[in-house]
Amino acid sequence: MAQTHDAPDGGIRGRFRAQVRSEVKQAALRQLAEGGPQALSINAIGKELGVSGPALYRYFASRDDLLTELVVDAYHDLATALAAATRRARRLSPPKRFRAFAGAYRDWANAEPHRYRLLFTAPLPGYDAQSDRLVTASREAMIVLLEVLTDLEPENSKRDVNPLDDQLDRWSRSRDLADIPPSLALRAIITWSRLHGLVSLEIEGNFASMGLDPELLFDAEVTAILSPQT
Amino acid sequence: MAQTHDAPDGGIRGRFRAQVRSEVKQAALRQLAEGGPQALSINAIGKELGVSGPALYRYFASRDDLLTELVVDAYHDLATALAAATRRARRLSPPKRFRAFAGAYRDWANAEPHRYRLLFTAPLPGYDAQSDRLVTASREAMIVLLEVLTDLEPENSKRDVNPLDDQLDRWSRSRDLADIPPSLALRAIITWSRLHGLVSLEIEGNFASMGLDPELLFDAEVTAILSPQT
DNA sequence: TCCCTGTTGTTAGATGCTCTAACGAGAGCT
DNA sequence: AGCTCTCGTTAGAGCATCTAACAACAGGGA
Repeated sequence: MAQTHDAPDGGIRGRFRAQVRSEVKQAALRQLAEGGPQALSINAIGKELGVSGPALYRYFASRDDLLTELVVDAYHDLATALAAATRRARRLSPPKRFRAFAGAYRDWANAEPHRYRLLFTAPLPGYDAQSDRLVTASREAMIVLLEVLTDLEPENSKRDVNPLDDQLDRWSRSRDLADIPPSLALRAIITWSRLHGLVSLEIEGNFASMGLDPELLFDAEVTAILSPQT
Repeated sequence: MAQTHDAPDGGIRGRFRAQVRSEVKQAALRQLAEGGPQALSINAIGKELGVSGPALYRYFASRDDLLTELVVDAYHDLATALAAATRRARRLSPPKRFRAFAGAYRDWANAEPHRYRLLFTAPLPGYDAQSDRLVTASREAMIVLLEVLTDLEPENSKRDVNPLDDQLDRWSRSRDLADIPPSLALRAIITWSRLHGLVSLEIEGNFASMGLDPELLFDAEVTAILSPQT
């Protein structure tokens, strides 16, 4: 066998392996935070860990492999943050719970903009977003959003059969999101898109350079989302 | 004088200079289209133009300088496309004119996703979005959007004095966008954000990996934008 | 307990990149 | 017609990813 790169076997060997992998990822995140994805250097990580460059290739197949790992972790962390915020607001009214969800989304992106960028931007060369690992990783976050939106409009079964319905239905089924009416799925995707639009512009500094307070803009948009026309 | 890097003086020298700069940028766009920003290599461009690597440093101060140039060009091209589409739809009703605007926005992003990414993502290391050149470059596109929205709701002077109004006012004044009511400015920014949200997710392949037709999602969002609740 | 084997880390090197420096050669401008 | 400025060249420093070959060591079965 040439190299494994994963699969800890529970033994002492595997434990050590997981530990090193974790330390590498932490160092990688530090480097990512200052200087973006292109500042992430295998050599520099090795130096930071007191080890020589090529040693890390025992743990990650390539630089891109390491980045992909970070993406998966980021998805998971984001989903965890969203679930925690939603859970904290579980006694509040559905609109306020949605505000909590949206706020947590924005807060997470602002706290770690480099990781947020990693999620929704494609810094990798032959990066394909339909990779199974990434699809699975993003599922958690979508589930939280769907829950919050379900509470928001319990029985909004507006039935304008458009061609999207079939696609939305197939999508929710393929993700094991049982029993999602197409209208809710559409609402979730549009909501996600709107939150992402504002947040992504904010973390790139577009609003700061306009002299606008991103939080106020965000509040305005969340209010708009909460009071749709139909 | 060490190096100039720009300022063609109209003479033969300057003409040649501009020509070479243009050819370099074209080659850069080709490389950008396949492999993203990190595939853009000064050396490779030189090879493509039948010239040795460091020669290009006579024309661009650095790789980042070249990228910034591409960003400015892209802003201008996008604004031109938006203005052209709007102008083509000038005899249609304001809602249809807005649809034309939004469609042109999406079409441009899909036609050249790498350039769109260049605009709203920060692939550069010490990249600052408040650079004067970029602010100026984005102004054109915003003007077109403001025009379309103005026709859409001629006298929607809803006056809920919120703290954003001051900021929005200062922003429009600082950009020489004379006489923009804050409510319109807010509407423009939110609209931009929504379009960007969908388009950016689309060009990263997020909808394709969901089995959803981006155009239908886009139509749904444009319809929602056209019929606000208030 | 001892040895085999797989894992780990090391250096050397191939290849590519950006960018600087020093040096010719030629064409524009006066 | 000659001065000068600009252009393109090579050489090289420095850093990157990643492969290859080699040394050392510790885990686990005999």
